[in-house]
Amino acid sequence: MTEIEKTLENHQVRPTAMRILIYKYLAEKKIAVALTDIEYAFAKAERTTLYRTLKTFEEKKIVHQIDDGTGISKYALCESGCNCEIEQDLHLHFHCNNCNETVCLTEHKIPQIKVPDGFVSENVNLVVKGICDKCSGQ
Amino acid sequence: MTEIEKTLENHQVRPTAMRILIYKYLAEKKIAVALTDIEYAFAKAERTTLYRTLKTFEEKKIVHQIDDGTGISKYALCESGCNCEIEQDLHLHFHCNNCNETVCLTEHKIPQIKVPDGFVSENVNLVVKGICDKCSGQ
DNA sequence: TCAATAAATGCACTTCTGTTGCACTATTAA
DNA sequence: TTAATAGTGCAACAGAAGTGCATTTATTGA
Ligand SMILES: [Mn+2]
Ligand SMILES: [Mn+2]
Ligand SMILES: [Zn+2]
Ligand SMILES: [Zn+2]
Repeated sequence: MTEIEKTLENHQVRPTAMRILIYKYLAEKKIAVALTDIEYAFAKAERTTLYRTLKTFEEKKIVHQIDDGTGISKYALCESGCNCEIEQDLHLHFHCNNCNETVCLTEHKIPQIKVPDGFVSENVNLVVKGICDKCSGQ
Repeated sequence: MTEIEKTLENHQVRPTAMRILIYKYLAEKKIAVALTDIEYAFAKAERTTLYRTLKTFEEKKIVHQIDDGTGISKYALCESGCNCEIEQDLHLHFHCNNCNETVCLTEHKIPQIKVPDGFVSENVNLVVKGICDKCSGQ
């Protein structure tokens, strides 16, 4: 059994051929991907299958969904060491206005945010937009 | 000429009947509104007109668009004193998981966010999700 | 004042993303 | 081997956003 198969099973996800392929795809990409990206990459596969695979992965904490403000949901593998099962990994996300790519900045945690009295914070989404390292020529 | 008409003209927006009504609606609502909300409120009006009014308001810095993670764009009037024309007013937004309403927390500015070397930050979106003051029973 | 021009609105469509229902197939466990 | 369960493929739908074009309304300046 491969590493990927083990990982999937550890998350109570049956390692079907399609799921292994999608996992591989996500692992190779260093950026967050949209459903459409996966559709392009696996032109032969059904969109619904890819969609439901992502949903299953999300539910089983294999990936996390990213709302980068483009209106299109992106997904990225959770860190191998993260404890998403227990609490959300509140790292920030960066969206490049030039190349349109979104990346997880897993090292950069979201600072504690104060909210007014009466408000209860359960979850924080922080997206920085600008120019990514590849596009800034650095 | 009313206050609203003056405000619109100050932003180079011709104060048509529809625009004045929409401005009033936005001013009375204390929460961020979606296009659909305005559609309900002005059932007789054309969606396209409402849509383009919001786009015009946004372009002319009368409202700012809010991405609260629901996938539906919300809009709220800019603060009268804000200088959106020059730089974005980086206050945070709160989305209530209970009543589904989104509010501007204009008093709560977004802290400076560090990004890795090579990345250039141009813009920050910070959304806190949880229970709002009305729903928390406080 | 009135015609020419520009701006705003109304209507009909389209695109894109996300989502669901249902039948069929493969896998698993009894 | 068979019944139950899980996964996949196909078709269709919903909602939001956006566009093209004709028509109406407002503005301008001859
Ligand atoms: Mn991430
Ligand atoms: Mn706001
Ligand atoms: Zn880039
Ligand atoms: Zn609430």
